[in-house]
Amino acid sequence: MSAASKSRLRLWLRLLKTTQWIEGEIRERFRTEFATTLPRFDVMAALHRNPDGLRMSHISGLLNVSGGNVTGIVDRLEGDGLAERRPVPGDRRAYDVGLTSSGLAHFERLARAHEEWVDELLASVSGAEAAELTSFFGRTATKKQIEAAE
Amino acid sequence: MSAASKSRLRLWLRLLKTTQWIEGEIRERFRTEFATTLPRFDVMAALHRNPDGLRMSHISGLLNVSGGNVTGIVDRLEGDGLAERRPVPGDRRAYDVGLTSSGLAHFERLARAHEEWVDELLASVSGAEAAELTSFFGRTATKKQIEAAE
DNA sequence: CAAAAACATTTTAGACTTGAAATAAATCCA
DNA sequence: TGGATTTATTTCAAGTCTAAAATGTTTTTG
Repeated sequence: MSAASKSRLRLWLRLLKTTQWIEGEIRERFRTEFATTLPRFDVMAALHRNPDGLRMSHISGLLNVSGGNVTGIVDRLEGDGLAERRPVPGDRRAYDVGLTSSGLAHFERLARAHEEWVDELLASVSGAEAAELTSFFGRTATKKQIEAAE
Repeated sequence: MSAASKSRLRLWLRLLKTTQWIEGEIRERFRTEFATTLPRFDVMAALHRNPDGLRMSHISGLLNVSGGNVTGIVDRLEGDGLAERRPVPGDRRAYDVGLTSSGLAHFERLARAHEEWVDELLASVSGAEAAELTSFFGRTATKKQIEAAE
């Protein structure tokens, strides 16, 4: 195993620990301050960015999670009156899922808090560093995805 | 919301996507190539680094997961003959959990593959970049943890 | 047109995860 | 000593997640 390989493995373990830390903080705050969860927030965020509604399969594609998973999360959001499945004219297999007005109002409060938390948790990273790192990891991810698609 | 805040939020989303990508690849490969899972690997890795055995609570501390979670994973490893709970002389509440010889051999194969996968998935990151980023995120995590402990 | 293929979603079984409650054992201390 | 507290672990209920199978619908194509 080369020195570079060792460095990459150490980077991976550190990256994982850092993201797990931040993600854990966010989960905890969603739970205690809003009695909700990160997966629900993720689905609501996708719906918020797509006000015309999203198919179930489109949600699972955007979030990189399985279809069955989305079924369960949307079921629970729907049970709480935050989202709804709307039939699609001309295709009885599919639904357009969208936020209800109550879901929209709820999401906007969550999103404000979420932004503040991330800002706080990454406070030690300057704006310039953040932009640089985002660009770096964008290149990394792109290369990886090209390789994976081969 | 300041420009720096926006940059930090974008960084977080990118970081999350990147780690989810790598983690997903590793999970998939553990599943298809070894019929195992990342949580099992993580527990076995902790046991491997501590050949004298670990208490249940020590495992959950190292991995930052709940006690109940470790109970389930160790149950399944034990069911497969890869790990075992050893009674602790003088404390009938506790166990020292360790790898069996079969678990040790199994883990060593997993660990070799895992190292290769990470090296491949992060191939676009040079050794020097990796070392630099590891140090950077080490500082980030340290600051966060100090803040959290306050 | 009708069978086959493709598609969208749900269901299922099983693993993982959590926080909280329950159990059992060890320790503290009055 | 013995009751209270702390500690180690498990159990529980509920949500998250996956791959694979099942359902129902639409499209393709022979």
